[in-house]
Amino acid sequence: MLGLTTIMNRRRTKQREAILAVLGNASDHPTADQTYEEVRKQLPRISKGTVYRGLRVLEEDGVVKELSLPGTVSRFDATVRPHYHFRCDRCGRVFDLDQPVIEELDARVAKRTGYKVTHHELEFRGLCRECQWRSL
Amino acid sequence: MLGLTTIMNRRRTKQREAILAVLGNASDHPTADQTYEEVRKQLPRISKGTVYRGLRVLEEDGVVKELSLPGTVSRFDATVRPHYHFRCDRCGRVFDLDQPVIEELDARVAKRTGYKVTHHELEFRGLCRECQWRSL
DNA sequence: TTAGGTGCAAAACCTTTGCCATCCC
DNA sequence: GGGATGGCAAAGGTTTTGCACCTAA
Repeated sequence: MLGLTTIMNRRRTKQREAILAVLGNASDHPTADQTYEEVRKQLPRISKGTVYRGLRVLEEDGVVKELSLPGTVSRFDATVRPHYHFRCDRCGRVFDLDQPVIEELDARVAKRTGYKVTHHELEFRGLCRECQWRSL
Repeated sequence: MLGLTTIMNRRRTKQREAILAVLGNASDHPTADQTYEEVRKQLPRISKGTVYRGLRVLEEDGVVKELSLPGTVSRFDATVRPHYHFRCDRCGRVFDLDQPVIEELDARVAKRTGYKVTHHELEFRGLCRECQWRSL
């Protein structure tokens, strides 16, 4: 689960450049599929596989970031009361934190942006206790 | 995208109770599939569909919460510099915020938990400007 | 020349759905 | 009885992968 730095010579290709250009120009944050559709306007013969691979590569190189969470599975929580989480980047487990929720953040963002803010989700990342041993 | 409250008489069934029990006892936050495997120890004939439906129902009723993000598609961001996001619950778009990142949170959590905290992801939720009109 | 990349299609995954039998209220 | 559910299997949608053919370095 840890993003190990791959030792590999990356080649500069028009496909990956097109992907990066699309992401750079987009103000919202395109999904892989939206990126594919956009790139296709420049490179009609590009395939979905290439876009997915390209995004993955760009992310490994730190050029692009995947939002929210890696992987596609949802996780469920029986605790409904608002609280924050910690996700271990190695084992993937998610733990509850009893850190107090900072309510005033919502109002601050609302005032600055004009969005109606109902709540926020805060997730800390790193290594849990068990995985800290195993990691070195 | 907004969770409308469904008007429906919910029945109390052993399947849904088993699902809830599993979620209640788990300290990490099981995925739907992990929940299924766990429930199956009690109810070997339960189906995946029932677990998925059960989780959905429990979530609608506010008994259970789905973590992190609704939907399964990943979104990509060409801005690597740490920053927060706002996600509109109606149109699903994700916007960057220029709210300053609160660095000290990481250290605070690390001290309290013993986890090694590398960073955090903060996402505000609500309605964007456009969707506030449309919503009433 | 050659390791890394691309296209294409199939496979793998996760989640939702349709259908019909079943179970409660 | 009749609406709410469950089991099963098929369908849907997203992402990954195997493989033969390219191509940048």
